[in-house]
Amino acid sequence: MSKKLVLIDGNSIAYRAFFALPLLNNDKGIHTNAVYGFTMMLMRILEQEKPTHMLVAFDAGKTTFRHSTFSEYKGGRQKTPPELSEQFAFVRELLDAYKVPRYELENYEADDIIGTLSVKAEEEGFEVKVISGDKDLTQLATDKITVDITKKGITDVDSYTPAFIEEKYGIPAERIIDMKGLMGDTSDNIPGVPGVGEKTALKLLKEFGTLEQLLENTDKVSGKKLQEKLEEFKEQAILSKQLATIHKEAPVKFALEDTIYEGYDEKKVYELFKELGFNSLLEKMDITESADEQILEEIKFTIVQGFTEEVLASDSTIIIEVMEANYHKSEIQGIAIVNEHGSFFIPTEIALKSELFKEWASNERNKKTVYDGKRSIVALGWKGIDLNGVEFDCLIASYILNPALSTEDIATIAKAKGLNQVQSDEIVYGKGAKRCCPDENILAEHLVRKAVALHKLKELYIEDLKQNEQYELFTDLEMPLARILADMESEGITVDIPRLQSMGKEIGEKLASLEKSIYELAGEEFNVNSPKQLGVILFEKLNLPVVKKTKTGYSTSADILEKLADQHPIIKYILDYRQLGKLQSTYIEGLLKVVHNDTAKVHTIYNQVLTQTGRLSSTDPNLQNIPIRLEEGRKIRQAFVPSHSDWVIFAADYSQIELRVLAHIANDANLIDAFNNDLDIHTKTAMDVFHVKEDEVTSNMRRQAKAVNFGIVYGISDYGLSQSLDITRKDAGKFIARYLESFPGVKEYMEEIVQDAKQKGYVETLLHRRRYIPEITARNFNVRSFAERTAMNTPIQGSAADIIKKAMIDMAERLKSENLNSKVLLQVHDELIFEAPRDEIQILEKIVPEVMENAVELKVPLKVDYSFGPTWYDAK
DNA sequence: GCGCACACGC
DNA sequence: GACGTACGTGTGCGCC
Repeated sequence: MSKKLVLIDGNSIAYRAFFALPLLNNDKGIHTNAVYGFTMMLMRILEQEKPTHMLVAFDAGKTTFRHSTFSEYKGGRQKTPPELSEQFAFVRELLDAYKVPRYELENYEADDIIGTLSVKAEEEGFEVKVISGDKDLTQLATDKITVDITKKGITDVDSYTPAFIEEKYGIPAERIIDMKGLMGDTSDNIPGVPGVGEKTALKLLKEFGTLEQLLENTDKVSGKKLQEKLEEFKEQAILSKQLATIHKEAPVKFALEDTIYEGYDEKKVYELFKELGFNSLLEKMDITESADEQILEEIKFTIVQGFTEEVLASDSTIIIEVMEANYHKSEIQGIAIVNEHGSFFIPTEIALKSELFKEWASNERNKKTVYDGKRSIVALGWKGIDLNGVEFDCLIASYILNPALSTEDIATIAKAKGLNQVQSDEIVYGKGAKRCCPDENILAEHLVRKAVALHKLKELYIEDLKQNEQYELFTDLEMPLARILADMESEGITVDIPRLQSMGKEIGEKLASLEKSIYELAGEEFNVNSPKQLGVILFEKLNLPVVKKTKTGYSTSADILEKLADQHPIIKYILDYRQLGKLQSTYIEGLLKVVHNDTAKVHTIYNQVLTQTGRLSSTDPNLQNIPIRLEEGRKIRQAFVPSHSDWVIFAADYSQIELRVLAHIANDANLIDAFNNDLDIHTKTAMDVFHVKEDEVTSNMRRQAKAVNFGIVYGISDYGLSQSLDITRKDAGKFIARYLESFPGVKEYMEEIVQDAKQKGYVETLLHRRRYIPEITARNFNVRSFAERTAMNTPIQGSAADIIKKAMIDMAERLKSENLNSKVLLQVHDELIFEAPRDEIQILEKIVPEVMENAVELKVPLKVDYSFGPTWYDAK
């Protein structure tokens, strides 16, 4: 393999980094900009150059051999700013963590070390790369030695090769020093010849070759004045050349084999980055705490081939391992149980066959601690085993304590609590295509380690939950909800497959015809689904005006295309094509792909521990974004039907739940009054914002007021509002201001919650759900503004999420106590979708609004609308 | 395999 | 006044 040596001019790069970046500092007030820039440069080099050898050279002390020939060398230099000097220690630490050798030599500059080593390396057949911010180094360039000089910032460089130098200066690389001798260097206080700058120097060297040849032939130089100067400062020019010449035979006591680069020390890099607050770099490197330093102590456990009372104790921690992301009808790889009697691994088939296990699992009195209990409940459910008594779910506890923390696997949450005797699933199972189930003994140990960690985590979490006043949220809301979600997921919702197929056929035909029209209007065939190709057709071939560009090209999003609709007939076809294409690929084909063919049902998976606000999310398929706004899309809902003939789909949704929550928490008299009188809130908002009477509210005013309310609920900025209303940001800002004047209680709330968040570092919902917002103190306007909107919005959206979750729990109880067969199948943020036998409709009409409206008591009534019909489409 | 642009819902 | 702006999931494209 070819050898590649990278030599870095440490002082120079640190200087460049320091002046290129703003004066960043970490949480302890230590300045970090030079180290940060240095790190960025180092990371780029390692990635792009992939060196086999590396060295960073530093200047040693204040005086060098150059001072003995010219005492004023580097005189008059500005003192290194203290903000920079203090960072050199960290730069050295950084290099040690990266295991990059560093070197300095008494009496010599970094340049000389680099020069000496680069020549040595070249002789031994290395490819050499020199990195500096100082153009002096370019004199080293040869066919094998490239010199990178930082241009702008720290990572943007010019590569000086002999060819590049020839082209740039018109002289060979080895004449750079002659140029310096003539023109001098103010930064190093090298005098040169007064009156000679770069241009004159180059002109002279092109004519005479070297400095020496020039000085011997000064009489031939054109221009009397120049002749005189050259004569007068002959010796000074020679001296200057000497000073500028890099010493290539410095007594470097550092052999090339000592510069071998073997990779960085992950642990040290992690710790240093943590200390310096380089969180973005940590993420970029994808390294976690002591990833390669994990020392697993031996662990004792028993592989059981049969069950005993010891294994099946109450208060056990249990892992039911399902490796696949989608746990419906998936294999269970193995089971681990940890309790006061010990640690056990149970092969899946033994457990599934065992009546003892079945009984123990289903018995409510046997309390279980788990991680992602919903996954276990559903997976076991498919195998005919009912898992009850799930008392403590560490995944949920971790999410409640801090929804921002990654809840990827047990190792992640365990490490956050200082437990390091468990490996990450990714390490044990692999990732991507290589992911697979390991041998039983490896699996057994992994699962037992996970269970042991959970066992310990439970105690730690209970303490934290109580401390945060979140224990009730955990035990009374999220834990019971997990069971309800498990039941909803297992139940699934029936899909009318033939209906979807016929819709697909119809849409397919329309798409084909639209495609044909588009090709005709474009005058050629292209991929309409490719924004890139579409952009070329619209903005280059058809010459439509470019309204907006994206990072990668022209924007072709719907709102932009709509602005162009009257400019060319192709636009309308493209918009229709997009709309139908989305229906076809996502909702027809996508849905058909995930229907279980034997039952014609889809079983979504709700993620209960993902969103920062407390909402659920839905995947595989996502049943929370089935079309409704446009009629063509809405028809997709005709394919969602009850699982029994003559049953109905019953849908109930909260009316304006977020704004009601806002009225409550902001305690705004005007808003409370509006809801107490059951006013149309958008009309009411329009009346107040536009100062008009009810009968003067135009549909446009109401539309704008609705957008403002939307903005309040979702925490969008004036910019966001301006985009949705297609008005200027200034006007959008005025709307918001007028809104806040009309609802002074809301205004006060918005101000207080931001202060509150600043002081406490987090905001809370009605039921004590937390969201930490550290960015609220950021100095960057954007980051801080976003944090402020988050602070305002999260209690609103999060409390609404709390309320519907509470309603789901109350609903499950009520359906049970009323002995009903109706079932809740889906939750879509503010609505619940049921399937119900016809003879239960009447009672649902009574109890569903009752339960939902009384989930919590606010200063305003909660209002629920409901509807039912033979399909989801009809429940409108 | 991944990031981007786009589009759907609340 | 900068800067890039609610949260999710899924799809196809185009690059590596």
